[in-house]
Amino acid sequence: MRSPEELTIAFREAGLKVTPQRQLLFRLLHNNCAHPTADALYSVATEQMPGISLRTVYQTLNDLTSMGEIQSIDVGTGSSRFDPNVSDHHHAVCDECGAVHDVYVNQAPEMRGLNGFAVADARIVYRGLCATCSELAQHR
Amino acid sequence: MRSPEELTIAFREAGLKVTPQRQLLFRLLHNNCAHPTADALYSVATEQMPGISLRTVYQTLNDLTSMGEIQSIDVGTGSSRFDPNVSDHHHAVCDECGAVHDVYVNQAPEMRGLNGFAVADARIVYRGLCATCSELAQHR
DNA sequence: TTTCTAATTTTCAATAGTTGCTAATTAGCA
DNA sequence: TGCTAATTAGCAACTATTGAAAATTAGAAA
Ligand SMILES: [Mn+2]
Ligand SMILES: [Mn+2]
Ligand SMILES: [Zn+2]
Ligand SMILES: [Zn+2]
Repeated sequence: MRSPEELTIAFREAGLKVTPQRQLLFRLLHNNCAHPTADALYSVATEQMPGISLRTVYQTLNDLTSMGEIQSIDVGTGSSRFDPNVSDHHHAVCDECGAVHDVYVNQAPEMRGLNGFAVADARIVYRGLCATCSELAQHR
Repeated sequence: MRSPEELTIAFREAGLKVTPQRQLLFRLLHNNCAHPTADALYSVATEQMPGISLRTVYQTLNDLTSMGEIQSIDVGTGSSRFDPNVSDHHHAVCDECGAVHDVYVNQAPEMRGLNGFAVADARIVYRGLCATCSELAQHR
């Protein structure tokens, strides 16, 4: 996603208002590689702006998603996660600590066994143990 | 998953009872490649057994899943889907009609950009238009 | 065949995640 | 400074799923 400053301009140009709530979320999402849930963002946002509503967090995330500034991903952890990295990439989820990491692949794997399906997109979710957690597992 | 007959034996051997509700679900799931949701199975089950409860459907699906007879998959369509095909395969979801198809890949793609992550499993979800829907799209 | 009991089913309440609705508030322009 | 359309907050509603407990029943034992 673009920087908070650039988003401010883009929002105004689109006839959208730049509220303190939105600016806060712009900042919380920028360069955020944690793939946070709406609720996780709400928790952090509340520290800096007590009274912000979860509804506003969802609304802003949905707005940013439909503008293509962020993407919503589902890695099977129950709730949607939001990702300011909209480049073509995939995810690795740690079964132990739940961390979600960005990963890249050389080429999208060719699929077999289905004729005539027009592929628009391929998403890979790797599951396993992250470096930290598999390190800890070794020591036991 | 195994056949309804084999499951009947396996359940009894495990000290589990073989109820009409379970037998019905064994039949509805056997060779079912539709990747149905719990609710979809409940609808079909209700036709043959009015009064069966959705709770029982969920319960039986969870039991079969923990026994490894079926798998629960999440392709981002909101609810879990259940799959009697427990072989190593992936899925293609049609954005138009929502159909979920089995697909296979030659080799799981090597992931880059993350050191020390111990991969236990890789799942690919392809999205796009199925043969039927892309056919229809052509004719317009 | 009848009895017994642990397993199962049903019912309904509860939960998590998310969206719909609307009154109150406010950003940004005139 | 005032105006108004956009936004927010609050809360109800909704979907998917599970928890809890009373009622029922499969299957073994008598
Ligand atoms: Mn990512
Ligand atoms: Mn499948
Ligand atoms: Zn971890
Ligand atoms: Zn289709």
